[in-house]
Amino acid sequence: MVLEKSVSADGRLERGERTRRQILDLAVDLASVQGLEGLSIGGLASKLSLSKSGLFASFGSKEELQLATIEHARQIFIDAVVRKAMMAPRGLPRLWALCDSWLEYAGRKVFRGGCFFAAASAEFDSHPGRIRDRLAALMEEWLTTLAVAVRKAQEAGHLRADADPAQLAFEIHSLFFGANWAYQLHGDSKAFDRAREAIRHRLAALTPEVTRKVGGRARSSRS
Amino acid sequence: MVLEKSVSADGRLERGERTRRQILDLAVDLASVQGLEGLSIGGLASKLSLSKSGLFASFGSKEELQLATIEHARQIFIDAVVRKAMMAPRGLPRLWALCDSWLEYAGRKVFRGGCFFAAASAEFDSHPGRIRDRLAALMEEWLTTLAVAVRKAQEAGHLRADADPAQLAFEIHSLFFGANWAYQLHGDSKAFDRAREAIRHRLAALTPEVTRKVGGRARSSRS
DNA sequence: AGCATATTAGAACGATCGTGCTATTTATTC
DNA sequence: GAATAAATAGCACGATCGTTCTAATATGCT
Repeated sequence: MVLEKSVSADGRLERGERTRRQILDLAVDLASVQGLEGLSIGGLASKLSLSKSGLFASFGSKEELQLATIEHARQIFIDAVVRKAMMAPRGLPRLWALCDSWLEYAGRKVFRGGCFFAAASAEFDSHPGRIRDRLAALMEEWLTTLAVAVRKAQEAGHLRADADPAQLAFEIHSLFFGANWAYQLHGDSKAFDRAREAIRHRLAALTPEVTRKVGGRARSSRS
Repeated sequence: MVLEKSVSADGRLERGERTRRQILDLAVDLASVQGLEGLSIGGLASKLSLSKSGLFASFGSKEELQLATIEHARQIFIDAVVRKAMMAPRGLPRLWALCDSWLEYAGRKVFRGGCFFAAASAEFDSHPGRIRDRLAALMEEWLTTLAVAVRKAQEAGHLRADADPAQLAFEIHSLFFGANWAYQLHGDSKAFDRAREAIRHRLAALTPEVTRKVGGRARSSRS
C-alpha cells in the first residue's frame, strides 16, 4: 500500500481531501442527472454549504472538476461492477457475472441518473477535448474488459472459438446501454430482462456441442 | 393535400414560416451537437443574423423552441429513414430496409452530432416535463414501428412466429444506438457493420426451416 | 506556544442566459 | 395609397455562469 500525501500517518484523510470527496460524491450524483456540463460550481457549493470560490479553488477550473468527477465515477463503477465480477471463476461464469453486475448496477441506480458513463459519453461525444478523450479511453477500457472475458471463456472451452470477442463485446455493451436507456426514459425495468435474455440467447448459440448436450446452457441458475 | 394557413395560395411559404424553418434547420443541427438544453436563443440568432428578441418571439419560450426542434427532427428522421424503408416489400425485406436505412442515417450524419434522438433522449431522460414526455412518446413510436415490422415478417412467414416482436425490436434498437454511440465517441465506423452482423445473425436464427434450406437467409444481397 | 502552510470565505468582474416591453419595419387588405 | 396586421429589431432586466483576487481561518510542524 502506497502512502499518499493526502493521507496522514494514522490513515485519516486530510481536510482538503475530505471535502474533495464530499464534493465529488455530490458531483457524480448530479452529473448523472444534469450532465457533466450542467454541473455548476455555485450549485455544488450551495448544496454543500461551501463558498463558490473555495470549491473552485479545490480544482482550479471547471474542466478539472469534471475530470475529477469522471475519475470518481470510475472508482465507484469499478467497485460496483468489475471488482465483484472478478471474484467469479474465470471463463463463462465471470462473463455472466460481469453482465449480471452491470445490469444490477444500472437497475439499482448506483448513480441517480442511471449509468454515469452512458450519459457522459453521449453528452461529450461531439465535444473534442480532454473530457471526451478521457471518456473514450475509459469506455474502450471497459469494452476491452468485456472482450477479454469473452476470450477467456473461449480459452476455457466454455464458448466456441470461432466468435470474435470484440464483436460480442460490442453486442453485449449495446444491450447494456439499451437497457439503461429504456429504463431511464420509459421506466421500463423489464428492459433488463430483455437484455439478459438477448445475451443468454446469443451465448447459448456459442456454447460448444459437448456442453450443450449436457445442460443446454452453462449456468444452471439461469432459466 | 390540406392547405395550411402558413402556405399562401401559390404554394410559397409565408415570411414567418420561412424563417421558422431556417431557425429549426439550424436548431436541429446545433442540438444534435450541443444538446437541446445547450441551444441558446442568442446563439441561434447571431448565426442567422436575426435579433434575439425576434427569434424568441417566433416561439414564445425556449421550451417551445425545443419542442418545435424535436418535431422538425422527427420530420427529417421520417424522411430519411422510415419513408424510404416503407417502399420495400412488406415482411423481412422491409425490416431489413429499416435497419439499413437507420444505420445509413447514422453513418451519413444526417444530423451533425449523430442520431438526434439518441442524444436528446439521453439528455432528457432524467428531466421530467413536456420535452421528456414528447421524446419518450417518439421513441416508443419508433420501437413500435420496429416491432410491427417484425410481426409483419412473421405473418408473411419470413420469420418464425415464436419470437417476441417487442424483444426483437429492443435488441435491434439497442444495436442501432450502440453503433451510433461507438461511431460518435470513437469514430469507429466498423460499428455499423458490427450492428448489421449482429442483426443478421439474430434474424438468421429465426428464419423458418423451409427458407433456410433454400438460401440460408432471405436477402441474397447480404453476404 | 508560535510559525508556516493549506484551506475556505467574500466580493467583484465580464459574459451569457431567458425573457419582457416598446418601437420599427414589412406584408396584406381595403 | 392608407389602414391594419404580422414579423422583426432594440434595449434593458435580473439571474447565473466561470473565474480572479484578497482576506480570513483552520491545520500541521517544530
